[in-house]
Amino acid sequence: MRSQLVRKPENTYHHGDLRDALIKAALREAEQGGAEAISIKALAKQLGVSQPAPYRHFADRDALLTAVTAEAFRQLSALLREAMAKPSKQSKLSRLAQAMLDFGLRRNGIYRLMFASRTVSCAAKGSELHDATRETFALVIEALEAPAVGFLRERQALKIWAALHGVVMLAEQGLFTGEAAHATREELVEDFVNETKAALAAAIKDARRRKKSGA
Amino acid sequence: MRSQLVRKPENTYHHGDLRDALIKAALREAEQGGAEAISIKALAKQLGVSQPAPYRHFADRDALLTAVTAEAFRQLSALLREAMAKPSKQSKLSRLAQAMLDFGLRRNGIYRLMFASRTVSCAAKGSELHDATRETFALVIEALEAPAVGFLRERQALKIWAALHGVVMLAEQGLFTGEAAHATREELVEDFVNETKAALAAAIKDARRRKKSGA
DNA sequence: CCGCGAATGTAATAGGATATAACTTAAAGC
DNA sequence: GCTTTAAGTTATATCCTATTACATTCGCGG
Repeated sequence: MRSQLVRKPENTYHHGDLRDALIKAALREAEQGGAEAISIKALAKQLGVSQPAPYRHFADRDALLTAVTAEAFRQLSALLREAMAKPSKQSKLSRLAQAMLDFGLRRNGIYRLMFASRTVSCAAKGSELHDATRETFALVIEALEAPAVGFLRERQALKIWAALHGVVMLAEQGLFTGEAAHATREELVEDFVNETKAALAAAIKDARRRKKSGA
Repeated sequence: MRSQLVRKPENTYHHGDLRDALIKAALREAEQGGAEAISIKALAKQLGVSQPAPYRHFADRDALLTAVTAEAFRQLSALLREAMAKPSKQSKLSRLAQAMLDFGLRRNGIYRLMFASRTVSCAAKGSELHDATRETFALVIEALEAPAVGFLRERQALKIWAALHGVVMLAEQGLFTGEAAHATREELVEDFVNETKAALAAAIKDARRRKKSGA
């Protein structure tokens, strides 16, 4: 998992794959300290190249952060996909939800990088980052295992995503200590999952009935 | 609302209330750009004092951010309290929820400062910031207008807070454009509010029944 | 196989931010 | 009124981003 930092070989002029190495190394830095922990200078030193070398691959720090965030979304997507594929007694949605929570807590620096900055909202349609986020969202929709009925499905996907996001953030902020500690994060997530399923089932039923009476 | 920046009077040596002025000015800076937009140096210049003067009041940048975050939570609490006090056809919870959404969107830089950094989780029990966040949470509990039944109330408060938080973050990230735009932020919030009410009512009923049969 | 252009890396440097140290001013208490 | 101390200043060290001008190597067409 933990990709070792690929230093430039001594006695060589070119690194070989500096762009990729920068993203990997930056991800590792962000793991603990979030976006603030990413320093171009420090990364260059780690990788054994001169300090301005990274600027050959990224216009500025923001551009690097954007690329890192996109990679993080792809890793999250991969994790979610894996969780959904794994056979289990639990529903797909439940597995996706718990996997999301797990990612958010284990890799909380990365998670903050992904959701807490405004990097994502600045991503233009069609950009690498934009595509990566849409794909993750598509997985949430898929996990609902519901037919496309109007916009109900997207709406429920948005809701469960928002709810999960909230639980992760509150958990990271230590809001589950004190009088609230009796509700574990996992329980709350499961609550939301069940509510989503119920709402979805009701909405679909309702839509079918309306369609029937209309026909 | 918008507190004008209180510059040090010319020809004077002391500012008078630099600590407070710094917090106010920092809040204004964060309004747009979040925590990153807060620069000790820039603030000092704005307030007409020398660049290291702020360090007389805050050990380092983090200490300033912590104080600013605490003030932001107090402002949020005030807003929520106001919304809850205002007579309306809607429920207290609904008014609180919509006020929270409004705050998160209007003052999104501040909101990110409050929830997206790890400042809050580092706040020690009993610290100014810790108290400020607990008070805001207390308002959420109050808005439920439910009797204290075990930990059910706290649990529902956590859930609605998480959900609201998620909606705000997704909204800020522009996740409500595209196919999902048909669900407005306000509608999603109202959904969560209704689900919370339903869950709360059911839980209370259930608790009473169990108590009765036990007695 | 060679030469040339594009890609990639380096050295030097400017500029901005945090933070500390040593010194100065004024306010507050006895 | 004198002293202690809180609050502010100047000077400076350190770190980081970013740019400019120069150096090296890769790869491709002739």
